[in-house]
Amino acid sequence: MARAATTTDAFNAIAEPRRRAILDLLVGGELAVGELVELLELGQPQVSKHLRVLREVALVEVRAEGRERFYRVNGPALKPIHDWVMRYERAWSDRFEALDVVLEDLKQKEDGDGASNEQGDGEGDDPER
Amino acid sequence: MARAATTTDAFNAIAEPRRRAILDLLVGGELAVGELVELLELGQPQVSKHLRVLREVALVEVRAEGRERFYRVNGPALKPIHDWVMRYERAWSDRFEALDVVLEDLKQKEDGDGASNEQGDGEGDDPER
DNA sequence: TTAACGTATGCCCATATCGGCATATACTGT
DNA sequence: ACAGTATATGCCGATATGGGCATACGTTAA
Repeated sequence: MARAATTTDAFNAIAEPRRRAILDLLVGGELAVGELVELLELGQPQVSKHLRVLREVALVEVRAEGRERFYRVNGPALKPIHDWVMRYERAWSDRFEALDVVLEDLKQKEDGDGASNEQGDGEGDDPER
Repeated sequence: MARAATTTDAFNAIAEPRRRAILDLLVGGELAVGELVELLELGQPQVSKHLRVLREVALVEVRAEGRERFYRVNGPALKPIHDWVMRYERAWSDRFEALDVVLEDLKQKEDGDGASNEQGDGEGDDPER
């Protein structure tokens, strides 16, 4: 097997920087392909191909008007990514780090009559070693 | 050119489902390679390779202990993804949609002294709190 | 109808991938 | 030193990629 297709899911689709660039332009409102071509520095066929990928994973939607096609972002398709990445928020947010400290404190006071020295390790679960 | 290297950035690294699976396991606390191999259904060399990719984009960090290597998540490396995806939150969040309605209202009242009755979409209740 | 415009598709190719397997490297215990 | 464990690396093959270019398709204007 090779790498998963870019059209597999939103994760694969947005791995390509130019596709993110397209979404970044589209977030301001819908644009026709030609406008995208001008804004990005890329050939029209390439832009069309990227748009196809984005369409296939539902990250964008199209509206035809005459011979032009206006593309717009379809936000909800990004939610899976949002949800996934949010599971890691505590890993970078100072807010959560502070919260962890507080929780740790409370826990110790609750548990700890005996208060045997605990290393600040994982939280709730009990990882072996 | 072909597709960008998986080690280009976090976006490319997490496009691979198994790498996300590894991170998902690691988020509970550090694990040795062997433990990952057991949990994932994948050969040890493959796991090591995925870990290498994750290491190269700083999504994980290693700690050697004897012949074992304990891997753990390095959250901040995910922040770029978080930041990027958050720019689109209004595109799926009801909360933001509601906010948009309010802002639209305010704008109309500001602009229009004359109170031109545009879309008088009845304010409607806002069950969302 | 014909020409021009806007967009999509097809073909080529160099490239990086991912899994499987064999093997190298590193550390530990006897 | 030697065997055994834990992990990393190298090579292979099948595959999909993304840009460049030509061209097909669909719509509008002359």
